[in-house]
Amino acid sequence: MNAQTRIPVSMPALLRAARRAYGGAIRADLDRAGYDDIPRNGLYVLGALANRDTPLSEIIRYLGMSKQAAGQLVDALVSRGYLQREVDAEDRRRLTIRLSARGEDAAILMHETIKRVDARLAQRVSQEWIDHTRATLLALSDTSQSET
Amino acid sequence: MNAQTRIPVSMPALLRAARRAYGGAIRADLDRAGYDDIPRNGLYVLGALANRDTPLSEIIRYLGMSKQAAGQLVDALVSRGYLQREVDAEDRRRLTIRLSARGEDAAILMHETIKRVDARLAQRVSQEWIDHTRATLLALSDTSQSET
DNA sequence: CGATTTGGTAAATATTGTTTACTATAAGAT
DNA sequence: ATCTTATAGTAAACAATATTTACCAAATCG
Repeated sequence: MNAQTRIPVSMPALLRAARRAYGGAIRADLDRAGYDDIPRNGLYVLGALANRDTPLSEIIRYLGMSKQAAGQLVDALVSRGYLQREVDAEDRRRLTIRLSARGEDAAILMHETIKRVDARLAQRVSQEWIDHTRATLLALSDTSQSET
Repeated sequence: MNAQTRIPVSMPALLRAARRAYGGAIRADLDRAGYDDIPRNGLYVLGALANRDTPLSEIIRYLGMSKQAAGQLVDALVSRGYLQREVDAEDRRRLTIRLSARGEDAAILMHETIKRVDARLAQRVSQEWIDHTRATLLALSDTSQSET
């Protein structure tokens, strides 16, 4: 038993690597299908919308970035045809976002890729452990919200 | 049982949120202690080095970014006093990186913060589940490597 | 020894995000 | 009714970071 029996890998590093595993696969599939102009956090926006009208403010909170950055991100997704944006009739300050047809196609493809990666993971790790993982990650993101 | 009984949150989104929980806590602590000039991925570099000499090429592979970007990142960390860099005596193309005193201090503080977040997580989720999470994340990052 | 590979740099550019304002609408309190 | 304050978002300049394209020098291989 020598000194470096075990290098402790930190949670953040594991989380980063795991997220990149999904990210890389998703990017590759979307690029191949012609959806090659989605900005970095755009994938999370597409994933969050799922054919329901969504206020921009919700996206801002969800992404956890400045409202300007979120606005720019949505701008880009609108001008590239992934999103539609319209003014709320009841409160004319408010913007409502929804997926366009192209956006929905990309979102569907993305979820298929995620499923594929999930399936490959399930070959290496029991479904039970994956469930524990989801619960743990959920607990982590909860605590960070309560810090605000 | 109505139509939206369960909104399935994707793994990538969970991973992002969880990573941000750590990231936010780490940033806050480091900023408060005066280590407020560490670039985005710099934290991963500091975390990976742990007082051993490390070839730059290893960092490049570890970060999974272009070697130019990794080089710039290390440049910034050197000029801000977190790293030292020297030419390898045996292979004079190769650069060897190591933590400076300041870099080690920051790394220690970062690991303390991580431990604190880990501990808080352990109050909400069993240690067993956390172990399962680590194993699952490890499996995920492995599969992505084999794709290369 | 010449060709190729490996490890890295340089400079221009593109992409993202924050900062510091600012506008318009809405909601409450006189 | 209008004055004040809060909410939702925009605009423009800037800062930080990553990629692209092109290199160079040292090592290795034939």
